[in-house]
Amino acid sequence: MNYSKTYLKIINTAYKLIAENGYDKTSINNIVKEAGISKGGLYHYFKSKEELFIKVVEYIFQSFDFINIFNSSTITIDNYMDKLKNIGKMFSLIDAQDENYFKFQNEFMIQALRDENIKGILTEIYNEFMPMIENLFLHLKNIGVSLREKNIKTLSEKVFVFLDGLMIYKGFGISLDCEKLWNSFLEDLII
Amino acid sequence: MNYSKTYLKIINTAYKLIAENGYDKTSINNIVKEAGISKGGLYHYFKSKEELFIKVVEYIFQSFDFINIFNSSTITIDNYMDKLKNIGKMFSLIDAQDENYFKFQNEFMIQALRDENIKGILTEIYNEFMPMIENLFLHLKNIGVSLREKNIKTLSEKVFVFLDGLMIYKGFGISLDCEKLWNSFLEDLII
DNA sequence: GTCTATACAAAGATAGAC
DNA sequence: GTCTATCTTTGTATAGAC
Repeated sequence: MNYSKTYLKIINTAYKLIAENGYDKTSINNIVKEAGISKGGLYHYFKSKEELFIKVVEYIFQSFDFINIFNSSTITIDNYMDKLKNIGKMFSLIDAQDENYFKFQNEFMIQALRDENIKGILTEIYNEFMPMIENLFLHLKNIGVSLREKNIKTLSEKVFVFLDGLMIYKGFGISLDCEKLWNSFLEDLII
Repeated sequence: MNYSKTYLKIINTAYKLIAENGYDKTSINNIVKEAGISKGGLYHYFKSKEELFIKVVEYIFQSFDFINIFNSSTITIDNYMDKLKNIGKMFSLIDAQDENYFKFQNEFMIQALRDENIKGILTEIYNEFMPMIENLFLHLKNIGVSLREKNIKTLSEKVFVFLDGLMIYKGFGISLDCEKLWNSFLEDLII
């Protein structure tokens, strides 16, 4: 896509302010003031606050590569533990690259509760994400890793809940050593 | 405490509306309309919207007995697994008793991010809750339960993240079998 | 203790000039 | 494509009668 300079300035300013203060506490006035543009200018690109938020969500998530992180094609019996532990490392990596990411993600989930259009995007992401985890553990089972929980669906949901718990804490700014907790969680999964 | 009928009507209406629609989307106008009282009447009891929210939080949490759930005094080597599994049962129990509980709790955590006074209450709860989990696992270790994670602090944080992950999903209305996931999680903790 | 009426600020959104 | 000016609604909160 070919975005104009002003369009991107609005997207990035909205992203930053929503991550910092939340969707409801971020007004159109705040955004245009911070971006150094006018209200009329913003409404030229986005027909409503909701549309702007959806565009920001899409812009942010398209840059995040889930598939690569949970890709099981290169995982063998010799390297699987390292590969799994790498998932935990993404917490530090994302944090270093963009301190607002987890906060914005929390805000996105909160708004999904209250807006059907936004909930639709969350459902899409969930429907992409869940099978990736399931495939990953199915692959592990097939290459001979002994998993304590035999039911792949239960196991995947458990992993999903834990990963999301960690992400939410990151978003809340609570200082937990996510990498350490993830590694400990992983080791418990395997006999 | 001896609360007046109107006071309790306001508290309960605010609780319900905030759980359903969130703090920001719940206006004083909504509350007084739903409660069937006047705006002047509400401001007679609460000096601001923030004060009302804090009173609702305090009212709700005082009725919830954390200590009893994590009490380790009756736990022995023979009954520990059943006692631990009981913690998972609270999800269904609370749900049956009050369908708004987890939604309100999510809203409380969200607002704690944006309001220092509300964050204070969350910190208090965390500081009460964390040592209870730590004591529980210390007790288990002492009575001879073999825990895979030897570091009690890491173990407790892991449990905390998972429990909270489950609660948040409950609040989001996502249908996961929390009891099953909790049981599977528990079994992984023990050798 | 409860009400009505009102003040005041801020929100989202639009019209129309340039 | 960007601006200023303006509309309309809604929000929190207060004053003062009963």
